[in-house]
Amino acid sequence: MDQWPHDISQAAFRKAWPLEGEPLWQRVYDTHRDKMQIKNLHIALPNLERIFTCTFQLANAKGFQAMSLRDLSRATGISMGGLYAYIGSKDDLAAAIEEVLRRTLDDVMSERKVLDLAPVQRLRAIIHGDLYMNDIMHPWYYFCYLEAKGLSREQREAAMQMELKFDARLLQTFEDGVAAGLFASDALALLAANTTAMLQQWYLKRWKFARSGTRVEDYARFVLDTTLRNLGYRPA
Amino acid sequence: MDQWPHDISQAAFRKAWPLEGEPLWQRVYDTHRDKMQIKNLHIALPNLERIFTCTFQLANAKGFQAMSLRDLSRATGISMGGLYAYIGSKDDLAAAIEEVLRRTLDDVMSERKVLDLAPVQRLRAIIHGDLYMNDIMHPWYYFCYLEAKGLSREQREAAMQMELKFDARLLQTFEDGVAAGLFASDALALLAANTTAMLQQWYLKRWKFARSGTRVEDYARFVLDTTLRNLGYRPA
DNA sequence: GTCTATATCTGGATAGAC
DNA sequence: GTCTATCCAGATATAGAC
Repeated sequence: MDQWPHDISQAAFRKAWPLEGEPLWQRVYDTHRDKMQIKNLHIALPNLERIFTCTFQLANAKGFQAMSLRDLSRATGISMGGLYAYIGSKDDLAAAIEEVLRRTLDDVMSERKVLDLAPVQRLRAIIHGDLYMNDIMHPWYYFCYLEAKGLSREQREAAMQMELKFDARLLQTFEDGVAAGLFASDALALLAANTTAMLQQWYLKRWKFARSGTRVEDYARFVLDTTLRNLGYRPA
Repeated sequence: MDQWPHDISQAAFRKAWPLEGEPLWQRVYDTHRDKMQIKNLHIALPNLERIFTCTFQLANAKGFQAMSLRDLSRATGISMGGLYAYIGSKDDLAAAIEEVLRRTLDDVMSERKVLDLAPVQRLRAIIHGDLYMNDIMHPWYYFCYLEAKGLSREQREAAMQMELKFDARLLQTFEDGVAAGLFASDALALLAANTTAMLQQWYLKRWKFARSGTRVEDYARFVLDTTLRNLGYRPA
């Protein structure tokens, strides 16, 4: 099995998963198409970008509920009436954000190339991949975390299932490592939840990392080292 | 120095810090007195309890912004006009919640008896104390975390300072341990932030702990063990 | 496709009776 | 101390001109 080396650089991730610029807004358009009246992509994509970007800024500053569509209209430069050509309703806008992130995350998490790696390398790939995605789509994660209460019951449920699925994927990797005699611990489930929490810190505590000047690669290494240490792993 | 044994049971904590029932509402009354028109304690305390408890329920279900004072009026059984004898405004209610939690947390964190302990015992006391307080005042923490965006700039700043202060207290304990030759690590600050994050999980991911049936004492042990392991501590 | 103007409603807050 | 009735700002959403 030629599982190693596996390129875990941020550059490689960005190349494998285009989650910024036009490909992203195309993705938004695709999942959101039925709610929109605008069919011309050359007009729709830039406006979608303005609408979503400004929503993130405003929701980040005062919360989504407290942000009015008048605020959004002013920030985007699109009139109130104009906005409704792009969204079905205000709630619909929040729902679209959650849906785009969840579908994207689901795609990235299902990547076969990662799932086939040996435990330590797989862990390394999962941690780096998740942090890079966190970093690139930071506003989306942050929004979904803080505004979850405003989403529909189905969407809240789906978000919770997504986190459990992530935990389960880590746990499976840990257990594979235990079976291979690499890891040992009597609290694997709690350790998996802790690794998930460490990763979430990257978008929840961005202010703290900015303060200390920690870069994403540094933090990725810290999370990997810490997780492996907690699993009792000793490099050969 | 008679620093050990130090009682770290939940019962001992509850006895040392009465954070439930009448003492709690008395505390709320004291910090909130100037905004209230009701002076009779026998009437004020039970109504404060109803108002704050229902606010937590409603804010937890749909978010504080989305909760209307009419909702709150219905839930508490107190009329709209009646509510305004207890709060200055809706925003004022949120501010009061943050202020009560922050003052209480500040009291608990400043306890001298804990600060004088040797590093490992101090760490144990900090972790247990914080988790017990998390557990008892769960709705308050959860509210402050998720509704922080709606607070004033000063209050958001104060909440951030509080977290940095908590990190710093952990870091100081770690450094004392390093100086005593007990601990060793090249990422003390990140480890402190991680311990803080682990503790916050107790109120942020309550659904997950409920699912797995993890009790607060079990989790306290896990957090302590994990932190000590990451600090390279080996019991004598 | 985008705008202005407007319908409609909800929510915070207050006045004043009891 | 508590309630009812009411005021009014500001929000979502839509209709229809251009």
